[in-house]
Amino acid sequence: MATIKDVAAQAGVSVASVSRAINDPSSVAPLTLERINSVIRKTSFAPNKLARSLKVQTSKSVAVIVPDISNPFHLKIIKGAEAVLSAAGYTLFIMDTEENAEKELRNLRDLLDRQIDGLVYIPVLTNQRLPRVLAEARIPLVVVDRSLGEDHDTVLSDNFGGISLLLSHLAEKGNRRVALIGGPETSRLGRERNEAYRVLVRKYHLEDNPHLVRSGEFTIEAGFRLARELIDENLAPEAVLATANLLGIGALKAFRELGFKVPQDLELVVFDEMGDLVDPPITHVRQQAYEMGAQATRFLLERLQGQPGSPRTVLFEPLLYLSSQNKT
Amino acid sequence: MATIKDVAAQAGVSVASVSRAINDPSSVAPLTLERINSVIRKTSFAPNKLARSLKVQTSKSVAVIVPDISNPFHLKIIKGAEAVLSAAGYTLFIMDTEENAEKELRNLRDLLDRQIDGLVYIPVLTNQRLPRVLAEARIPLVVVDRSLGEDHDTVLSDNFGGISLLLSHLAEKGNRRVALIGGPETSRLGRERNEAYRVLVRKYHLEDNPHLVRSGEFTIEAGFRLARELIDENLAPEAVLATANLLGIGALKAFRELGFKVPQDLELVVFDEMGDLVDPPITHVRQQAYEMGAQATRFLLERLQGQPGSPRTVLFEPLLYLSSQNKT
DNA sequence: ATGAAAGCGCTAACAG
DNA sequence: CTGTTAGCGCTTTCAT
Repeated sequence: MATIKDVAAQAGVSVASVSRAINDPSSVAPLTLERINSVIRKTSFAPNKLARSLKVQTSKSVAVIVPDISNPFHLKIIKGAEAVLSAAGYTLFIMDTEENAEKELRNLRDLLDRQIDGLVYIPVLTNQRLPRVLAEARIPLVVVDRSLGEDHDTVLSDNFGGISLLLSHLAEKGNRRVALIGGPETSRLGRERNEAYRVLVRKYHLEDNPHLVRSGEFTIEAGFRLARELIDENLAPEAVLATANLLGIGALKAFRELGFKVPQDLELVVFDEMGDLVDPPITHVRQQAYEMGAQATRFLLERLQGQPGSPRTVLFEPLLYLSSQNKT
Repeated sequence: MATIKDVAAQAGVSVASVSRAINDPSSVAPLTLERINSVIRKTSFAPNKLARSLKVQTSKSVAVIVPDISNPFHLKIIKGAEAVLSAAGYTLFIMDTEENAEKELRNLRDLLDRQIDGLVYIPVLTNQRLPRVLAEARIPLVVVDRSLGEDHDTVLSDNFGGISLLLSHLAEKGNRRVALIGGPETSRLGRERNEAYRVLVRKYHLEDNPHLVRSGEFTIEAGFRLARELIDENLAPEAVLATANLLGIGALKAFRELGFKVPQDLELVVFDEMGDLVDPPITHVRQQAYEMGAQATRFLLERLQGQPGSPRTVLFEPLLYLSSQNKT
């Protein structure tokens, strides 16, 4: 690889001039500039960003770290982030922690050691507060989807609002016995949605029955198992609310296996989308993932540009998508 | 951020000793080591990888650059790469080119300027050969899924074999009139699969009719449009083969909209998986994506360790997944 | 407008 | 075993 030194030598100027030619062309005489540029072209010289970053103490890069890159929700957050970031001339590094706290930590360390300027951060579930490394690093970051408290810029979905859309839809259609397949009470996200269900069941005058409430991990398996439980125990719900797409997928599989037609025999509504090939489509709320990623990144860029101010939190409203076909 | 200098000062030693304590602990006296480590802990010092990389001329990082991160096939390649890479102590940077050649070029430049050591490369469709920047960079790379010629380590799916599995399955079930919804003839991948269809139609004694052959972009829209064409023109195929998941998705949507029950009225088989929520499931072949990503990365690591030898190409056999429910 | 020189944080001879 | 020093490739005063 050619270095700035090589270019300088071949152009018969000092390295300083080459550097200027690249970073502030107007500050070098037209003729010298021409000579330098021609050498740059000839050698396909490209400045070593490591060296540059080391010198200027900023890498013009940010990372987005997500728990599960195969989750369409996270994916769209990434896409949103990527869009505003590349427009701002930053490079985006994507890291997948696979819902694994250890791996998250390793990734964080690595990113920080590589001197990223900022971070769009979707924490692994188990973390209830900012990892120590991150706190010490003191780089701008914005937390997305899973809150870590009021100390950081945060972009969230309105979970309560989302559950409300789903339940009010079911209530309007005349359902009274609506079961919940929820996430873990130990995670903030799981608890928040479950709690919303509990509160809203009353508001919409649905049957308030603890046996209708099931919770487990945010996995397909848990969704499958909890759905079976509901049926096996003869609880005969008219409708089921799953608070995450993985839970919904598992539940749908279980119902189908048990011979229930969804939604004819049993209506299923889901928080998050399940893919548009499910036929007939499932009523669900969709988080504004792309927009959330974009907004988070805008916040981040502001901080990177030195904008001060206390941490902000913004809530995005999930959007309701009705299945065209209704329960008969 | 603390630097190695700070640590040295606080521990009352030279920076060299600190460096040794980190990179070759056995080479420093136990007592000094203890003293240094304690300071490191106290200050949560972490070596600046930019500086280290600049010095040692290797960044211990590789990138995987994919055309579409929301494609499950690409996603699994990433996961496979990630697994073997992190085991080898490398950091993986994921870049999404969004099937956009310009964006790919920008990403490549950026990655190279950041001194990545190697690359797992799934080229954007339109590229028929290695981009100039990459060729000049002379870093180890392995091409996946879309061949760029015999000059590089390459990991591919056996497209011919995959199509063969699908067509022989249809033939065995007694279908004779099998239409093709294929990708663009202008892309190597599209052409290869279409050509396989043409050859194999004869082998399996299926109807050899040019009107049954349609091709377009690898998009949902194209799949939808081509499927409609087949129906609108009264070609009455007994079965349809879509050569990519996006084409399959589009076709399935079209058939459903037109009132066809799949597979009862019309069987659809697809190259690549369409998600396991499609009900009833669609017969398809699945590429060994995870394994391909892993293998590609193993090749790459070998090259990074200096293993010489001429470029290798390995072909992975797609696997057939039968829908449980058969056409009646 | 241009060059010399210092330094970003680290590693690796080399000397002792 | 430890310290001194040069240098990775670049930017940026400070002179000229």
